[in-house]
Order: sequence, then C-alpha cells, then structure tokens
Amino acid sequence: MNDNKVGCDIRESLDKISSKMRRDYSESLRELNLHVGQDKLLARLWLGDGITQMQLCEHLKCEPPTVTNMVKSLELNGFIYRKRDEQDARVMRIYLTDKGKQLEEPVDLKWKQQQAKLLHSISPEELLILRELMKRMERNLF
Amino acid sequence: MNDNKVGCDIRESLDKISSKMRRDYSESLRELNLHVGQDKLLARLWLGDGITQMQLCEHLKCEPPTVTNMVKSLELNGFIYRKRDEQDARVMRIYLTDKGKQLEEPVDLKWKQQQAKLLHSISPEELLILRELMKRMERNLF
DNA sequence: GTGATAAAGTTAGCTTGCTAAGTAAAATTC
DNA sequence: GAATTTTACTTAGCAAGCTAACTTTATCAC
Repeated sequence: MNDNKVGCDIRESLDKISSKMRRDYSESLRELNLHVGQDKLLARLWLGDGITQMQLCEHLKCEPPTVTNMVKSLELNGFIYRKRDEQDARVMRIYLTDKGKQLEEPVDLKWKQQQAKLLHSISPEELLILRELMKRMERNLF
Repeated sequence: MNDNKVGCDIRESLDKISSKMRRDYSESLRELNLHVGQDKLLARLWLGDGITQMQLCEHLKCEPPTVTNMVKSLELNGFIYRKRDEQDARVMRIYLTDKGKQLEEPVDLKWKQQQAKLLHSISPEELLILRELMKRMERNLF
C-alpha cells in the first residue's frame, strides 16, 4: 500500500527532474547554437567520428529519421559534414568539422555545471547508493 | 574525482530511464488514443475540471501554447470541451466529457504497470531512500 | 474617460521525438 | 543471372515541447 505512494512519488520526481533538466539544458545550449539531443550525438562523434548513421541510431537509441534530421541540421550549422562510404553506397559517414570539434569543451562544461547542480550536497556515499538504484531501475526497463 | 564519474553515471542513467519510460509509455497510451503528456493534463482534470488553461500551465509546468494545442487535440478527440468564463472573456475553462472521465481507470492502470516495472525488486527500505534522494535532486533544480 | 499596461490565450514556426512509406543499394535465394 | 529480400537512409506527417509575435480583454494610471 505505502509502497505505491512512495513509488508514485519517485515516479513523479523522476518526471519533474528530467523535464526540468531538459528545459534548463536546452536553454543553456542555445548559447552554443545547439539543441538538446544534438549534444549527445556530437559527444559520440567526439569519441571518434566517421561513423555511420545507423551507429548513431544505436548509440542514441532513437529512430533513423531522427538522426537524419539532426545530422542535417548540424551540417547546416557547420558542425559536421557527411560523406558516402566508399564501399557501400547506402551508407553515410558523419565527420566533425573544426567548428564541431571546438564545441566539445563548452558543451562538457555545461554538462558538468548541470550535473553539479543536480547532485549538490548529496554525499559520496549517497551518490554510490543512488547510482546503484538508478542502474537497477535502468535494468528493469531494458 | 571519482564523484564526477559516479555523478556522470547517475546523470546518464537518468536520461536513459526517462527517455525509455517516455517511449514505452507513449506506445502504451496509443491504445487509448492518447499521447504522452496528455495523460498528466487529464490527470489534473480528474482531480477537478472546470479549471483555466493558465492553471493547467502552472500545474504542468509548461508554456501556454503547449496547453492550447494539447487542449485542442483532446477536444477534437472528444475527451474534453472548452467554455469561456462568464466573468472574464479572456479565460477558457476546461471540462471533461464522459468519454474523458472514463479514461481515468485505464490510464491509472497503465501508470501503475509502468511504475511496477521500474521499481521491480527494489525493497521498501530502498524505495524510501530513493524517494528522499530524488526529492533532494528535485529541490536542487527548482 | 482615455491611453498605457498586463493578462489569457492563440497563431506561426522551430526542435527532437515518433510512425509509415518510399528509394536505392546490397545480400540472399533459387 | 534474375528475382526477392534485407539494409541504410530519406521524406512526409504527426506529436509535445519551446520562442516570438499577435489579438482580445481587463486593469491601472492619470
């Protein structure tokens, strides 16, 4: 009985936290001429570009048209460029421009700022517990 | 140093959990001819309809055009109807139709199913800790 | 009473998300 | 080798989100 109320509270907090973070982060990224969602796509490219759109879909866990449209927009803004694979004409490989590479540091900074705000005054022990519980919930869903 | 890694893991889990839940819930609500986001709007009306759109904006913590468009769609699907306030012609009040009232139970069921999945095998003690930590994070943001 | 300001909602346009349907290329089957 | 199936991406259209600008109504200041 009481578990349901507690569970409800958790669920609602989760919703509130994620939508608030998304909204704030979106506002913050605007200074860099980026939209929320694009940062993760770029983050994957910073690890190593030249990957295919399908790889991006898998990494980001979203559908191909979403990647197509995001990649288009990022290309338009000069952060990336696309080239057809030389062996397989169906495949598009995505590369960072210099402009795109230069975004890594400011984006990382904004990410860290938001993270610090979220976790402010939660002790290291509590963080470990929280990570464990989050992982458990994550596993429940996938 | 290590806190940063733990914090990063927490943040990433949060993102994964929320987007996965949103995707699954959206899929689930489709059976009821609802879109994710509309459920919360209806949930507020189930508590008591006849409220203004501004009240909905405040409750849902979103912008007025979002509510306008959601309300339009829900009205089109026959779940709600709108009436101008009698004292102030600027104000629209939102009411549930019978069809809209009947959605409460199935929506509540879907909500509970998803919650049960998310929190499966997390003990009551852990749930209390989790709730507390979520509330702390939430407070950090607002 | 008039003009200025504020409030409530709307329209237009953008984004990341999605589904459905389509095109082109590659792989598989016969 | 031809036909069929699968794969990678694209287009079109929908949604909830947002911002900017707008219209109408109410309130306030003078």
